[in-house]
Amino acid sequence: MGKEKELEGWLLDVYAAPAEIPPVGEPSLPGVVAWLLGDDGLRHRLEMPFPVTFYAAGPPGELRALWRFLRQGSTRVDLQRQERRELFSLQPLTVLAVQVQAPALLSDLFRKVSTTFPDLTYFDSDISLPLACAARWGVFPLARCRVHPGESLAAVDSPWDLKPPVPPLSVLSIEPDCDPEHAPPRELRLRAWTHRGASEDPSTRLGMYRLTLQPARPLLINLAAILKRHDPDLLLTSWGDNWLLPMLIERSQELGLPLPLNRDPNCEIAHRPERSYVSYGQVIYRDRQVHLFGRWHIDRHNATLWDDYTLEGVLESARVTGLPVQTAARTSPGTGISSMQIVTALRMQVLVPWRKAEPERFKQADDLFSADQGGLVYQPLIGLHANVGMIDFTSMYPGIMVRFNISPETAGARPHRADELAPLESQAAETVALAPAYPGSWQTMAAPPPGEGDGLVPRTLSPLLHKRLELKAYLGNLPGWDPRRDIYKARASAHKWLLVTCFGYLGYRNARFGRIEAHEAVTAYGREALLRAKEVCEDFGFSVLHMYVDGLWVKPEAAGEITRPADYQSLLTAISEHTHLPISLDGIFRWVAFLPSRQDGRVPVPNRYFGVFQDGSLKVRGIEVRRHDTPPFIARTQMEMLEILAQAPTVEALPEYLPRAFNHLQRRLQALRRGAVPLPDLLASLKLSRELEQYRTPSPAARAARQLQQIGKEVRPGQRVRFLYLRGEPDVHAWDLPEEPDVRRIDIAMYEKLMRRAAESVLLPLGGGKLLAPPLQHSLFPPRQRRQKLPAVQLVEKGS
DNA sequence: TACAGTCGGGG
DNA sequence: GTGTACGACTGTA
Repeated sequence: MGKEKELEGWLLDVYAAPAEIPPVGEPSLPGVVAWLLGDDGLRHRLEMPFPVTFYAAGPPGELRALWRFLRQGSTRVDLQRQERRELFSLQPLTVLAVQVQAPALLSDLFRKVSTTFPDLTYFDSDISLPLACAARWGVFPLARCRVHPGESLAAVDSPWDLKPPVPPLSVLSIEPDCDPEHAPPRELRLRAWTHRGASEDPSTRLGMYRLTLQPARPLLINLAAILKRHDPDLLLTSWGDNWLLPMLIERSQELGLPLPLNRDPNCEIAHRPERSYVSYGQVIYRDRQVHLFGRWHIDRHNATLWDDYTLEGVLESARVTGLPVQTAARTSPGTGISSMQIVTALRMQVLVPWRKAEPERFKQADDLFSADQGGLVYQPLIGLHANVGMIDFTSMYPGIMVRFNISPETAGARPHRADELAPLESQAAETVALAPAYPGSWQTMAAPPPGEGDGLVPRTLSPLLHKRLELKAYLGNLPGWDPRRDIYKARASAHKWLLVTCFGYLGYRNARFGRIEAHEAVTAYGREALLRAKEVCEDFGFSVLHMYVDGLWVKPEAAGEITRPADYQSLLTAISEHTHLPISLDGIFRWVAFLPSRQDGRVPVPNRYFGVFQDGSLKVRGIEVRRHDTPPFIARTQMEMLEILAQAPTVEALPEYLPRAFNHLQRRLQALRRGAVPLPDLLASLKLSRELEQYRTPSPAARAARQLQQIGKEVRPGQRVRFLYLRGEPDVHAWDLPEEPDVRRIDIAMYEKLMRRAAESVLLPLGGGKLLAPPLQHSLFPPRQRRQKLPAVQLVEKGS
């Protein structure tokens, strides 16, 4: 390679350069391909050497056999005996280091080695190339990079910078005119723009196009021209993974018309199959994926948390986790955390154990026992309460891990129990000099920078925790109208999710860096901290209405004295001093209602509540509007009722607002009976938990899925199925069937029942029960004949 | 009454 | 690309 000029720009992607098996002794081997969005405005494909190494440990004889095996193999390797550190042991380990020049050859070679020598222990053998680059070069997606082409790559910024320079990404979005699951689309709508860190900004719009899907030839020719013209860094699609790109690729092959979806002509487009897996008792469905090279493809509908944090959140996750943008967009935050731990381990020069794809393993009885020790939950005091402060620990579990240095290798062999107070105090005293905590004072979380004795997990989480707090603090200082708010909110949200999921990994028995003792230590500290907070609250003259893992709902006993956030400062300071964890006031509820169990009105259920903060904003948990299976019509009406109630300036004024909310409910019910509610608003959307054949008593969702199956549309476990409730047979209508549903058969009574339930959740706890008087219960399922004659308004008016 | 199926929650 | 919680609730047999 010749002497090329030094380049600067943003790193878009890295991946292994494709490699054929070269003859032994080949002088120059493919390494890694890096794509740079240069400051010159050009996109540079750079190839750089990147030798990769895996390690094997075991009995000397076995290692010697591996040595001979590799020497005779067709792949050129460099072999070395080395001493290296393992995470869980202080003694260095003697390993055989196996270095391969071309990273693309590693996985095949390793597969051969591990099947031939299954008894050896392997390390660093399944680390994805981008993570290896992140560890070695300090690079990450969108890092500002300085490059000496052909030699090296180095980041000049860090993922922890609060305000990184924003690259002018060129984006092409493609979406069909309708959901292809529901009906066959007729045309594609395309827009090209330059992404400058905000959601689509019309001022950066570069072009808009419409292409009809049939006939295919002009479609492909035009699309190819548009791709060439805009040369997007990001192809942002709707249903690109499961419909658009597979369809385009197929047409392009059928017609022999090339379609330059990839920017890198040396690579084949990568397809990943769909899959279903179980996580935390929930079945998760991941649709198939289409990954591009030299350019990103993101399918909005197959991107994790897209609705929550959009492109900004995806880019932020990629920056901090080191995962390629296309991967970060589609994986759970848990994968992100796991990746960060791997990079931390590599940087600590610690061997990363090979994670075998193990067959399913049954939980042992003792695991079940210990796993039950989770967060502390208190039953709330049922009913309506005025002037309630909600306080919660800031990122409690990650905060505990960082503050008390809890990590699989540092969490002691002895079990932690709730009654062991000593570790909490002594460790805290040794670890940090505590600053007083005030609401929103993020500095108190500032634990010391990672030091010699700090474990892998705290080292990984500490910068994440700090950046989230910095982001929140920065957001707090931006005025409400500032357009940058959306960007920083999305980034903060990405951090929130990464932090939330990191805890689960500590207890996961198959995790590379998991350990049940560490998991238990965290929950034990958490429970202890919450109990201490409760004591402090009571000492300060608050009664505790409810506690939930990391939050407390408290009511000052001295009425009228404690009503402003500032009145909570001394309480928060005291809790922080007693727990060594930062805590803040989420807000003060004008009023909040804790709901009882629906089965037994005397039994409280945790985390089913709604209330209005002093600024008029609502906080709602656990009720219908929060559930994904609630049809939009029901959810929206319930939310509108809540919004009406939230207008009550005081709890005393609430009774005046109940009839208004009730009237709104009636209007919506009338609309329902008139047939004035659009059908999509009546769609229930439920997740299938298993294969259709495995249902013994098919649920409505399973019956709807059966309809889809009969026309050849398979619904996989973890996928949602959308359907309408109908009267008669069949009693459901799957939305994605080709034929229209019979609107006369919409099961109005069913929707009334759902609506009534949702209305009860809102009205009953506020004393609105008399509005929903019992005679109605009979009218909910009247004989069909009678129902026609019933007046449009079935609910009883106020006062009757 | 039993049990099968489904969901939320974190922030 | 990880994870078979836990408990509430509903509908059906």
